[in-house]
Amino acid sequence: MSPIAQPRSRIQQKNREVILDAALEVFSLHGFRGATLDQIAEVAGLSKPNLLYYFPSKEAVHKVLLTGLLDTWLDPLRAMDPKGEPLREILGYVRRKLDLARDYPRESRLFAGEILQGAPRMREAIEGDLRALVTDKARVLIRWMDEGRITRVDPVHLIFSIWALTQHYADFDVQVRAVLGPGHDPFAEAGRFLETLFTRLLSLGP
Amino acid sequence: MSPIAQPRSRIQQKNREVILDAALEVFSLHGFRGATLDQIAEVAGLSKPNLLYYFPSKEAVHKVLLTGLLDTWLDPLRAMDPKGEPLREILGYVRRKLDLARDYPRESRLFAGEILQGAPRMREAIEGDLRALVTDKARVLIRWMDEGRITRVDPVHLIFSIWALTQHYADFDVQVRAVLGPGHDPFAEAGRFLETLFTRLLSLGP
DNA sequence: GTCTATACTCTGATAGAC
DNA sequence: GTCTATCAGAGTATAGAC
Repeated sequence: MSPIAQPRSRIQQKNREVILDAALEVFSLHGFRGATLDQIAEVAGLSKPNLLYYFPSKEAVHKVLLTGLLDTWLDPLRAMDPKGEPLREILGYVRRKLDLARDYPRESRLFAGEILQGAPRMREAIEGDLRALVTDKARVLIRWMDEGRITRVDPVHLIFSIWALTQHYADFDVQVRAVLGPGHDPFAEAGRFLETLFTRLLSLGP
Repeated sequence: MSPIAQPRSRIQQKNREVILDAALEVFSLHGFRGATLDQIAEVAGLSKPNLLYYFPSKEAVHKVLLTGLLDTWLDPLRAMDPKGEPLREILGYVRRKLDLARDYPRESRLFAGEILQGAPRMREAIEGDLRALVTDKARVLIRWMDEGRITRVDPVHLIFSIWALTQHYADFDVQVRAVLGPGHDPFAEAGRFLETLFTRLLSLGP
C-alpha cells in the first residue's frame, strides 16, 4: 500500500538478495504452495524469523520475484527491430531467448510453474504487458509478410513456437538430458537446430 | 511389495476411479507437494479417511497416476510407422500428439509439473522406456533422411520440437488464451500452423 | 465401507530477549 | 538485526465406532 521505503543499508540489501536467490531456487523447484519458508531460510543460510524480518510473508517474497521476472523475460522480444532485416531479426530473437533459457533456467521454471498452475499471481501482467507486446510485434511480422520478405504464417503462433521451443530446453532439462544421454550440449545443439527450423520455415520458397 | 490384490468389487473400482480423477485434477494444478488430501477428497466427494481406505498414502495415489500416464503419452510416437510415407507419418504424429494435448490437458500438466520439478518420481521411466523409444524412432528418421525422403536435421531434436510445440498448447493454455484473446480456437490454429511448420522444415528443397 | 475423533508433524507467522 | 521460543492452523495418517 505505502510507497516502498528505499533507503536500505548494505547488509539489508545483501540479505534481501540472498533471500531472493534462495527463494528462486526453492520456488522454481516446488511451486508456491510446495515451497516452505524453512527450505528457503536454510538455502539462504538464515533463520526463519530473520527471513521474515526482511519480507512480511511468503507471498511477498514470491511476488517480488515474479514482478521482476516478466520484464527480463520480454526483453529479447522487445529488442526485435522493426527496421531490421526480417529473418535476421527473428533468428536473433530466437538466439537471445535460447540464451536466456540457458543462463536463467530457474527463472524459466518459476515462470513455467506459475503459468502451469493457471497463473494465479500473474494474470493481469499476462493479459496486460505481455499481450500488448505480442500484439505489437505481430503487427511488425505481418508487415514483413505483406512486403514479401518472409513466408506468410500466423504471427502470434510463430511467437508461441519460439517460446515453446526455447523454454523447452530449460523447463524440461531433465528429460532432454536423460534422452540425449551423456556427451551432449543440449543448448548448443538446440541453437543449430532452431536456426535451421526457422530459416526453412520463413525463407521464401521457390 | 506384495502383488496387488486384483479382485475388487464394482463399488471399489468405481471409487478408485473417482479418487484418481480428483487427484489428477488437484495434482496437475498444484504439483505433488502443493496438493492436499483434503482437496482431493473434496473433489472426489469422499471423506479424507475414506480416501485413505482406498490408497495407503498420498504418494501412492500420485504414483498410480504417473505409472499409467507415460504409456499413454508415448502411444502417438509408437504409432509412427517405419514403413509409411515419411512426411505423412511425421505429420500424423504431430496431429495425434496435439489431439492428446487438447483432450487430456490435465495429464499433460501433471507430466510437465513432474519434469519441471526434476522428475523425482519418474527418473527411471524417462531414462528407460522413454529414452529407448526415442532412440528407436530416431533411427527410423535417420534412415528416411539417408534415403533422401526428408530434409536432414537432428532427429532427436526434431522429436523434442514436436513435444515442445504440442504440449505448449496444453501446459501454457492460460497464457495462449490470454494473448490470443476471445474468439480463437487455439488447438485448431495450432494444428494448421504446425502442419505448415513441419512440412516446410522437412520437405526437400529445390 | 464409511464416518467421527484424534494423534502427530509441519508450516507460516509473531513475541520478546539479546 | 538476529536469535529462541512459541502459537495457531493445516497437513498426513490412524484408531475405532457403526
